[in-house]
Amino acid sequence: MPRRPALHFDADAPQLARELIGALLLVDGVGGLIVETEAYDMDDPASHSHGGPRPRNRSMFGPPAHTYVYRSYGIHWCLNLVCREAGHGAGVLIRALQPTHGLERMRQRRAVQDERVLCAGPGRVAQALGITLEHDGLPVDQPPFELHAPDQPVEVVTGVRIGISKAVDRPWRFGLADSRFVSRPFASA
DNA sequence: CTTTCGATGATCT
DNA sequence: GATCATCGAAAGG
Repeated sequence: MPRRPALHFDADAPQLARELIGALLLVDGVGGLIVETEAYDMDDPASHSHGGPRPRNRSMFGPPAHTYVYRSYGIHWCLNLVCREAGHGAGVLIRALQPTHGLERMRQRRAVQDERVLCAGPGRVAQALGITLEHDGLPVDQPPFELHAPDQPVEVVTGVRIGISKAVDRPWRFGLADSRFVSRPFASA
């Protein structure tokens, strides 16, 4: 009997990262299905929360089911969802969506036509959804955010995280199997 | 196809 | 001064 998918924001980051695959994420009605995530935790040298609360990462130590938005490389915004409990510094980076809602709005914001690269990467997701620092620390179950668990179980694949130089071997990247909307392919079988 | 590199700003050492 | 949870354009094969 298949387990009905659910989102446990009180779970640890790898578990929530896995559960979020296939969920529908919208901001002001624009977005799509989450097809790629990564887990980060305070006991993780690659995490912004490693070393404890600081001004930038303050939201990671706030309540679960809220956002943490940060600026990446001085140019992009990236969206995380906080989990576990306040003070644990655990969260999930949203790395890619399969666009389903508001395609034209996303094309305008991104200035690209190809559906495949609209939301294929954390900076691209934030740009397509119009996410900035103003969205930092907001609850994901209230406007402008909407988050819906998958209606049915999905097949999830795992791999190592992208773009980090510490704890590079942790298999904390999760993806929807065979999705063409991920930022980079997962190693097959 | 692959690799390299500049942009751009906050954070860390 | 170096690094960074990135992207896209350019250069090379």
